[in-house]
Amino acid sequence: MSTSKSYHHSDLAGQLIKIGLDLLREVGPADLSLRAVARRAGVSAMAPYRHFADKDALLAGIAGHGFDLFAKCLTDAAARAATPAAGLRDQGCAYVGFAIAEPALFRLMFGPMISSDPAQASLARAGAPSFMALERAVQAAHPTADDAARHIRILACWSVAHGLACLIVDGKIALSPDMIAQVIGTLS
Amino acid sequence: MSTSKSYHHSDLAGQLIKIGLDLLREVGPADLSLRAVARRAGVSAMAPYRHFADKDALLAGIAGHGFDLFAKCLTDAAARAATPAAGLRDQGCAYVGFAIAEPALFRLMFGPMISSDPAQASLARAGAPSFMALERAVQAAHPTADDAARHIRILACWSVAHGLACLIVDGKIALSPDMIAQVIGTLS
DNA sequence: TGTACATCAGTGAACGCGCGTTCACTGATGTAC
DNA sequence: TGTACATCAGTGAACGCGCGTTCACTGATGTAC
Repeated sequence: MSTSKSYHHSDLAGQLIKIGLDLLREVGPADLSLRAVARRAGVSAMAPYRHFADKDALLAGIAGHGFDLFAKCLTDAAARAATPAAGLRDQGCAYVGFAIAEPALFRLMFGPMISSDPAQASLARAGAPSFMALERAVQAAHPTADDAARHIRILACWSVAHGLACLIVDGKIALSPDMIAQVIGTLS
Repeated sequence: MSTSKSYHHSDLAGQLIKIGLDLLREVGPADLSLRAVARRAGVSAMAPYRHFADKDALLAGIAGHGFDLFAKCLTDAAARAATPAAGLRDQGCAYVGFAIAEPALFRLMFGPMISSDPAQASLARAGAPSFMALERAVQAAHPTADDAARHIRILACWSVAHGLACLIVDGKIALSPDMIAQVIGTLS
């Protein structure tokens, strides 16, 4: 584990994901290129291919990292709240807040930019913990509901939060945090 | 108004929008190119520039046509229902149904593909009637609510429908029409 | 009714661009004996 | 402890691609006199 600037990188894969995320924030998902990521990493255009099968694999890596942040964000929001009902509501607000804070990343995670089959599969795996955080929050807030009703409720909560997030991120509406909480609260 | 195949098109602008929509359905918003639209219209790559300032303007034209169809779809759904409450619910289902039937068009209408200022402005104008159809349906179903409460309700209804539509279109979940109706119904 | 001419709506060749990816390669590293 | 050699992790030049857009142009149309 040397710290010298050797020919070999110690963790190019991790660096590329980190730099890719920075670049994604600057230019958006549509204009993010493999070459630009390599360029900023100070490495040849071909170097990323040592660590990622293709561009989609790098994108899936970035999105996967995004889902890690996202799951933590959702879990923390629910945990901080005083009651399960407040936890569910706060989690919804956190969902929308994440999208507003990270619009490009949010689009990459949920949008159609990642298309190859293996990349999509790894993306689905990365998204599971976030979905489970949502499931837990609904379960805690509605412990007596039967499975079918709870399933509907989960989807409804997810939909309001996701819809609000998309509409805001895509510039269709602009809402204050207070308004967001009220809209999210409609379902609680 | 001759029908001869003359040098001059009678309505190239309309043709380009129609063909652009076809092509959009086939290849998706990311891969839709001006040249491909011109090619299929049997016209040179430069011809569209007689009718549209640039690619974004054509995209806005296509999306605008999409919003016409969308507004009609929403209005009809609400009008067909027996009661205002059913109208609101059916309209939500129609919203999601439209997205499922026209995923590429839906993405173009609501996504970030159209970026230039003038194109975005024309897009916003084209979207107004659809939003108004939603407002009317909520107003009919909740006539006694005060303005603030109604505003929240409109946003909530919009969000559930939009979120569900996005999640389905982007392949995050797959739902039967019956399940969709149940999720939409959570808010009615 | 005929003609001159402005305008309209196309053509077709060419431009520069950055991209993802291929290829053959080379320098650095670690391990077996 | 030294050395041979496999493997790993990069380089750098080159490819073909289709794109949006520019440019100068030409054929068709319609209108004023």
